[in-house]
This record gives sequence, structure tokens and C-alpha cells, in this order.
Amino acid sequence: MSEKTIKIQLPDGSVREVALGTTPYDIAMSISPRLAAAVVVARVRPLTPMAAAGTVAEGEEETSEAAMYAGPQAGSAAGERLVDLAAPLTEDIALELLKETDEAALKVVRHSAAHVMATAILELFPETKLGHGPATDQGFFYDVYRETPFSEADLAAIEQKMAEVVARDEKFVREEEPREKGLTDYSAQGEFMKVHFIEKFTKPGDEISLYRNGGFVDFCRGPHVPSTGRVKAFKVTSVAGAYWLGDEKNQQLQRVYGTAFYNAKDMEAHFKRLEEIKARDHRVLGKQLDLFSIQEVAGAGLIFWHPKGGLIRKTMEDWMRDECIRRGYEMVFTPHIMRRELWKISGHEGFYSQNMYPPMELDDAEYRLKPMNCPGHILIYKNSPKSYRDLPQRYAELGNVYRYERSGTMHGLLRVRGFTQDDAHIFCTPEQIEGEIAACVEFADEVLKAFGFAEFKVELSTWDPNDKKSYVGDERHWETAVSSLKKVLDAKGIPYREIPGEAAFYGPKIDIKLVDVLGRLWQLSTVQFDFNLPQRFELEYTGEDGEKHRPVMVHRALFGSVERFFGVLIEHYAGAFPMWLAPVQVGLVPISEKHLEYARSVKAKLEAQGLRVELDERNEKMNAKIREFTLKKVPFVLVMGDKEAATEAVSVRTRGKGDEGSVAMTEFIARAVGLVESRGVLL
RNA sequence: GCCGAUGUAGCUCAGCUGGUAGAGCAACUGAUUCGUAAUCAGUAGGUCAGCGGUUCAAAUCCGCUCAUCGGCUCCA
Repeated sequence: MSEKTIKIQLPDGSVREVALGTTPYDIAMSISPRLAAAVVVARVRPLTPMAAAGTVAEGEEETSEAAMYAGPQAGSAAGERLVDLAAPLTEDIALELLKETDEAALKVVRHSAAHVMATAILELFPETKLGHGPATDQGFFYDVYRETPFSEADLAAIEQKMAEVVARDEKFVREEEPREKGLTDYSAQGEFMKVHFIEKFTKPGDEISLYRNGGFVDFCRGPHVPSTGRVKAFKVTSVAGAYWLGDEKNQQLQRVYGTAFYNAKDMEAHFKRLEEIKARDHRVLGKQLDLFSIQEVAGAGLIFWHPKGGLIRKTMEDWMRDECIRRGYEMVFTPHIMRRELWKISGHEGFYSQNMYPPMELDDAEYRLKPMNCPGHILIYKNSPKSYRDLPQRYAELGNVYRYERSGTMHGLLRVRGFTQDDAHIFCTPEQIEGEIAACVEFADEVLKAFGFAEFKVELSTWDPNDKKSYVGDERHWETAVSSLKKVLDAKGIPYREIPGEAAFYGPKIDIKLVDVLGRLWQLSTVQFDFNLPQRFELEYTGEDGEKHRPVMVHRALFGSVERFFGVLIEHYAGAFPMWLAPVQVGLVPISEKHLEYARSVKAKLEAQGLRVELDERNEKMNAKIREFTLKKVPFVLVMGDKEAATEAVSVRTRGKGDEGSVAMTEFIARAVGLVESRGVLL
């Protein structure tokens, strides 16, 4: 047996023949000891497909929970996976040694950091029971159960203890043992969560894998870094509640968050980035730039738009209305409260009431605040008989809706209780449906581009056939609807991800998530198919054949919620809005009081061109005025003194660029007006 | 809704183990009249989130409520 060899193919294409059982570490060492010291983990891909199948099948789970539990695993169709450096190689493989610069391997470091943290927690608080501790995009966490919650001081103590565990440089050793032994041992220790995971992710007769470092052992699929000393930069960041198995009916665990990096410098950069994100937080900027507020006396999740925010909103809404009209929509308005009877007919009473405010008694009946605009639009459609010649009917409304959100869920403008949907409902014949949906998707694309977003991701949400009671309509309806949505996306060549169980109760939908400058994803636009409401309201049109037919209906919102879109916009631009959206486009700074008169004349001229101008008439030094306009992120600041007054000129200071010197008024006006009209992002 | 933290002047924050509030900026008044990110001086401004309790005495300790923040869950 010891004669037996295997082939190892390295990334440069070279192939080495080594003894069976050679480890990636051995190979790294044979290349160079320095490489061996820098390598974190190995990526292997079996060279023969047969072997690949065998390797991947081992312990490979497809559920996301399993993936999360088991930690980082690059499971791909090619059978690629990450293994410990100490893992004996048993077949012909392509081997890649991942060094401390590799992004994928960072997850391994973080997963190992989670083990280090668990080690520290158990040493300090032995009564703690362990859940799971995966790596995340930002770092890692470990879910644990303990009667008393961890305090700030506890977190600091945990971090300190982790430093000790790292200093001990304990080897991560993979061990395997019979599943039954694992179950018995963990049961004896009262580790109910570990018992659950073993039962869920392994089958009777399986060997389970454990990772040991020093006195700490954890059921885990791995892989890990060679030793705890390889977790070089880490921090325990916070603790929060998390439900066991994500179900709020279960007990609450403590999720201890941390992060880890290859080195202190990377970690510093990470926290610096977090600070930058915080600096562009729409809640912070909303206050700084005086855009909006949320008032405790008025209630949570309710937005007050201040004049400057209001102006941006007006600009957004005007643009949207004009675009709708240009595309054959008609603007309508519907009431905010409507009789309960209507919500019974629409099905909201049954399927949506947990999100609706309770009914209010009026003299004649009970009324409810609207959570959606659709029933109102339907009543308009239904108000007069329709012929196929009238279709499609496209009703659009910037409709204020109110939805009950649980108290802990609100978040600035992004999650509120009262918001405005740029909502539209399209009533059309079955033949028209695909064209209408395609037009909606195109429109959505245009909206995102107009506001400066270049990238987006598409999701197709369908129903969960195993949970039919959460949806209306029969199987046949759902299938046709889903297939027509798919057809549109495929025809446009738009890549999408299908998510079963995410549909609205009345039909499947296409959700468009935009990607902002920081690469974050935001759910905004949605195009939804509805075959429920036309039926419930018995909508009809007269066909070419003189018979009555049922129209189909499309719901669509492109901003989604004006509030949320605005919030995302603030963060996207970090408050530095492009010219066409900026609430104040030009700030005027007279150098001294004697230039006030000229400044006023400049203001009048600019305003005559439709520009939004603010003149600082205070008795302040010009530097102070410039500073304030700069902090308010005003695109242009015009400074004027004797020189400018004498020549009908202005000295231009551009946001992000600085002093650009004097130009003639006419020249500046052309530039400013041009920028507004082109809706350019750059100044 | 759940777990944890927080709530002091318009804003950002200080106020140790209980002895009845303080700074900077902003505002207002006055002086200054200035060439590209903060001129100087003075004045005014606070139910210490709200309600209740302990105490001779509460911003400070306790309870409840509201709101905010970080998560969980849920969602546009």
C-alpha cells in the first residue's frame, strides 16, 4: 500500500506524483517552507469525474442551513472543495494552496475564529451550551445558550480569553467517530443543539467529524486553519438575540458576533469602511441635511418630510408622473380609508389582516386604512363597462398606504409604517400580459438608470406548492403566471434567481434589487401577477366576440416605496445629490456686505432660470459661509467680490473639486442648467 | 413581538459611588467688512423621553410605558 502514489496537479499545470496520504501541507513544504507558513487552507478538485462524485457526496448537504452549520465549503459542480492542510490526500486531484491573501480562505479563518471564540466562552462560562458558529460576509458569529445574557464586560473578557487561546497556538485536529458516540456524549453534556444538528445533518451509521483544539471539541465539517495561532486579527463586536432554528416560537439564543482578518491592517480597513458606511447612513444624513424626521410624539415608522427632503421628493415624483403619462398610464387618486366590506371582497381581511390597522367605527360601518392601492384601482375599473378596445387600462397612483409593522422592525426610511407606493395596476387581456410585463421591466430598468444605479439583480418569487393555504388561485393559474413571467425574463436575456415560497398571496412576482455604490442590495421595484383580484371583484370586459371575459391584472411599483427609494438614494449619493435632485443647487457667498446687492441680482438671474439658489446674507466671513454650503453638500458655491461685480461674473467652487476661478454669469448659467436638464450625476 | 443597549439644550456630547445641570457648535445681539472649509465678544436656551416608586434629597436607584440603536423574526 505504501507503494501507492497519487497525482497532484498544481495551478501552473505541473503534475507531481506523491505517496498516497500526502497532505497539502507536505506539498507546500516541498515547494517552500515560506509558502507553507503562509498557506491557510487547500482547494482540491478530483481529476477523475468518478472520484469527484464519490468525494462530493460525502457529507455534502444542499440546504443553506447545513451549509451554514458546516461552515465554509466551496461545493461546486466541479466537485471543488476546501480541505485542511493536514488532510491526507487519497486520490488524483488538482490542488490549489490558498494563501493569506485569498478571499475564499478568509472565511475559513473566520470559521476557525468562531471556534476560538467558543473555546474562550466555554472556558469563561462553562455552563454555556453551543449552537452553531459559521463565518459570514462580515465576520462570524456563534449562537450559544446561557441563562444570563452576556454584558459588554463579558464580551471584552471573551475577546481577551480568545487572545490567550490564539497565543497557545493549539492545533486544529480533525477526528472522526461513530455518530452514535457523538450523540451519546453530547446528550450527556446537555448539548441539545449539537444533538439536534447531528441528527439533522448525519444519518445513522455515519462517521461524524469533530475538530479539536486543546481541550475544546466541536462537531464540525471543517475545514480549519492549521492552528489557533493563525487567527491573527480578530474582534468580538456585539451580541444579539437570535431564535433557535430561526423560529420565534423557540427559545432565544445569544448570538455573539465577531470578525477576523489575516492581519491588523485589514481589520482596521474593515472598521474604517464601517465608519464610512455609518457616515452615509440616511438617518444620519437626513438629520444633518435637514431632509426628514421621525417624531416620537407622532409615532414610530411615520415620516415627516422637511422642506429640503420634500423638494427632492417632489422632483422624484414629478419625474415619475411624467414618465408614467408618457408610457400610457393614467394618474388616479383613491381614498385612504375604505369600508371593511371592500377588504373582505379583496381578500386582504383574510390574507393580510395581520399587517393592517384594526378597523375604526364610523356611523355607518367599519372602515380600514388601506395597506395597498389595488382595490381602489379596481373600483375605478369596475365603475364602467370595459371593452377589449379599452385595454390595457393602466392606472397609476402615488398612493399612501399604512401597514402595521412590529415594533422592533422599523428602520429609518427603509422600514416604516406609513409610506407612498408609486403603484400602478394594469388591466389587460391574457394576450397582452407578456407585453405589459416586459414594458414594466423596461420601465423599472429606466427608473434605476435615471437615478444613477447601474446594476441590479432580479428575483422571481413563486409560490410554495406545499403551502397552498397561504395562496389563492389554483395550480393551473400559478403555472401560467409563472411561465409568462419567465418567458419575459428569458426573452430579455435577464438572469434571475427563482425563489419558491416568496410570492404574494395573490400571485408570483418579479423583484428587482438594485446594487448601490457600496455593492449593497436593496429591494425596491416589483412587478406582480394577479389572478386573484379580477376574480374576486368579478372584473370583466367585452371581447371581440361579444362575450364577457375576465381581464388579467399586473401590479407594479418601481420606486417601490418613495420613502425607501429616497433612503437608498441618500446612502447611494452619501447626501451629495446630483444637480437635478439637489434641494439647493447653488449657494451664493458675497465676500462682504458691500457685495450683497450684486449677490441679490445674481440670485434673481439664476432663479429666473429655474435654479434653486440660497444666498447667505449673514454677517459672517466668507470662509464660514463656504464651509457651511460645503457641509450641506451644495453642488456649486459662487463667491463674489469687487472683481465679479465689476464684470458680471461669479467665482465658481464646485463640490468635490474646489475653486475653479471666475467665469461669466452666462457661462455658469449654461453649465448649471445643462446639468439639471441632462440629470447628470457628475458636476 | 423577542434579546441586549441607549434616551441630558436645535445638534454632538460631559455629568464619579444620589446633594436639585455643563461644554462646543447652532440661534440671537453687538463689533468686525474680510478673496475660497469655522472672526471676536456678549445674550438667551433644559418638564434631564414620559409616568409612577424608593429617599430628607433622583438626570443618577427601582418599576412600567414610549422611542431609538444592534440583531432575530417579518417585509416595499
